[in-house]
Amino acid sequence: MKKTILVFSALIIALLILFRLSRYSYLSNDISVEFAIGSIAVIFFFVGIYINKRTLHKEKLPHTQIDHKKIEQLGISKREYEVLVHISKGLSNKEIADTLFVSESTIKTHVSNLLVKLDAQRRTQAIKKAKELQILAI
Amino acid sequence: MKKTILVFSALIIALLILFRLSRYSYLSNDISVEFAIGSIAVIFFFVGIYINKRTLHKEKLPHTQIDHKKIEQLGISKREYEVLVHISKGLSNKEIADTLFVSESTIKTHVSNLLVKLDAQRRTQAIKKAKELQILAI
DNA sequence: ACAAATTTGGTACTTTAGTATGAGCCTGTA
DNA sequence: TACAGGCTCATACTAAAGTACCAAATTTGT
Repeated sequence: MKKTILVFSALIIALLILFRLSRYSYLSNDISVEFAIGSIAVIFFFVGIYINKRTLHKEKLPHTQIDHKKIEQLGISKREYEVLVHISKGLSNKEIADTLFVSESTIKTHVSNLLVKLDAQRRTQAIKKAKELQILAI
Repeated sequence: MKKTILVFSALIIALLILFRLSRYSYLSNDISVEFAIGSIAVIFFFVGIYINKRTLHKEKLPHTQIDHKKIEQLGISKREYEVLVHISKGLSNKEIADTLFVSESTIKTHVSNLLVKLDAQRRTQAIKKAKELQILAI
């Protein structure tokens, strides 16, 4: 995509230069008019990009960033959060228990607590809510 | 990609036309030169904005695009996909059955088929895999 | 119109998930 | 030291989720 834009941009600039040269050879006069036109085109093109980038930057970065404050606000402990992450990976309670070297009972307790804290009825709903709250990477 | 090419092509053509106009204008000199310059400025300004918005959008949300071909490849039917979407919203089988006006048995059948087609053991795993395969919005 | 695929639904069963409750063990801190 | 908070684990449930198998109704493509 970027390559395409660069190539075409270069093409346009080359065109401008060509026009200027050709005009120069024919009617040697008034080069400055085309130069002005070309300059204005290029300048405004980049001005448009710049201004747009400014405005878009403000509404950006909604994901990837995990809201640690919200995790704390919800009273989710470190271990509970670990379990939450594993749930979102699609693991069962038994599998989580094995990877964390604890019993399945422990995981069930953590999950129950998580569901209360996330106001969810099921682990699938917990996943969805956690992502909406930006405490889980999307 | 195709759109970018089209936009730039249109741009080049517009440039050619403007140059031709500008040539006429200063042969029969004056006002339209400024008009042409102004037009170019405005056009390139908005083109810059447009193109920038395009490229930023694709960088920002590359996943929002659902891969319908992959859905077909996996042999996931229309109804099954509907169920999958509801699963990812955190609904239970009963809730899905109610919103789709069918019995819970039907949903269970769909879910079972989905799990096989997505090579998942649990609905949570199905959600994760479906998102990785980009057949579900993230 | 016919075959193929989809959708629907049922029974019966096994496996996970989730709830409720209680309790022992650490650790930081008032 | 005592106490709160977090982590662990158990028992005993109930509730979902998931499997297996079957079968009828419906839709769809040719």
